[in-house]
Amino acid sequence: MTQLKSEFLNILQERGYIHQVTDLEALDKKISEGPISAYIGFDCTAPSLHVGSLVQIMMLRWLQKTGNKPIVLMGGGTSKIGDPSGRDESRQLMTDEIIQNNLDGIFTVFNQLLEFGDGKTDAKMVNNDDWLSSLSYIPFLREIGPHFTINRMMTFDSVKLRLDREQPLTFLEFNYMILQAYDFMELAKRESVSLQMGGSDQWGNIVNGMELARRMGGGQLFGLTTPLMTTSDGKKMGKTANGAVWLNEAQLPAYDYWQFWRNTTDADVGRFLRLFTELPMDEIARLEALEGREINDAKIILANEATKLCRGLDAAKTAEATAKETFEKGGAGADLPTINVSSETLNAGINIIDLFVQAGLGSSKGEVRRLIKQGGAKLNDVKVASEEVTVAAADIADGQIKLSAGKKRHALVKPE
RNA sequence: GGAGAGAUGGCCGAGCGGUUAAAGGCGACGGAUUGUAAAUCCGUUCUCGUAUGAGUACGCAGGUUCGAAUCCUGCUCUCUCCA
Repeated sequence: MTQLKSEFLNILQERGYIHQVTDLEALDKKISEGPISAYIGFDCTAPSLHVGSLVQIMMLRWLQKTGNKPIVLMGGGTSKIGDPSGRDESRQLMTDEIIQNNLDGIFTVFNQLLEFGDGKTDAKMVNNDDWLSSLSYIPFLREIGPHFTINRMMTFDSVKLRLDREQPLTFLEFNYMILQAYDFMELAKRESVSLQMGGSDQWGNIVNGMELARRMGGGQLFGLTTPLMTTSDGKKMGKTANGAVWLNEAQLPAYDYWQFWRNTTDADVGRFLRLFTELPMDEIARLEALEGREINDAKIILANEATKLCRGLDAAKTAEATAKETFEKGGAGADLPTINVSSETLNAGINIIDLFVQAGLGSSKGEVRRLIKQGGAKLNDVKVASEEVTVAAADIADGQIKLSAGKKRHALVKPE
């Protein structure tokens, strides 16, 4: 590996954030000569980002920590188009209201993870809708169009893969990369940005932006991508029992977020500690070396640190305490998913199957029946013997009823 | 504009008049094992019902037939080749 001068790139390199860089040495030189501004673009396709984007966000944190200025580009404009990268099908077009709503949701995460403001190294959020929406078609084509050849565009993975798979690629989506390239150039002008970072699937888009800027006399820009985040068993990272691992509390409670990290595969612990926590490297080396059941300690630290960053210290502590109570003592931690049931209902008695469905431990009655039949359903840690069990006020212990589906999914029922 | 091919359960993919709630795989879930890991093994996998069962389901709308995912007609969408 090349010996780097800048603190920022050194950290990125030793922690494993770098997949590809356009010109590592020149970039290193530039950063070590003085602070730079760098940006990452985020689509507003959902009300929250998920762990897949966390690697990128962590880079912005390091950027800020090392004295540079992070720019968060929200794709308010490009989300009206939809990025075809890595997709077999077109995205559903979204209305302006949905996009705005998503943008607001996503921003809460950045607000948690970065310092925003007007200072030199304060993060800044920009929205490409501000300049893309007002573009006029003909002038835009005349200005930008000559710098792109269809021949070249066809060679980019985002386009090529779709064509190779004989999946349709609309003209609308085909334009996405041009707009993203335009963004890079625009940000270089507006915010003196010199580096764009992103996931490895963004390489083509980033390179396009650099070339456009160069051809239009904008000077040298840089691009850097992170590796595709997969777990060591080859799956795409970021799935839990309930779907994607969202960064927002509203989409995924802190306890589940903590559990996601706690359940990391042994082989991924070191890598994840480097990428998703800010623990010093020697500490990580120590944790990573743990073997057998001891590596569980490293996983707990990983979960604590990751949850702390994203959800705050209190959330991390509560989640840890809940996990400890639930798994180590076999009890019921306070942070478990909870539903409220009226006292009248409980006094009258409620069927066990209905209660499980209400508690979210099964998506249909049939599923809960199966669960009971297979011996995976528990009421206050006692196996539910039959589908006809009725839960009533008498089952309340310590002011609550504990339901379990399998060993890992638990929920609390509280009377109200 | 012309000629072909196709659309099946969360996904991939068989089926091509009845024995098909639809093979097989993946995924997911439960159990065993264990360390809230991985790997492995066993089981489950549309909805409702205690159950005999009923209701939905093979792109959409009709039709033929005792009976259709399977045959016919129209429509929608996609792909390939030709102009």
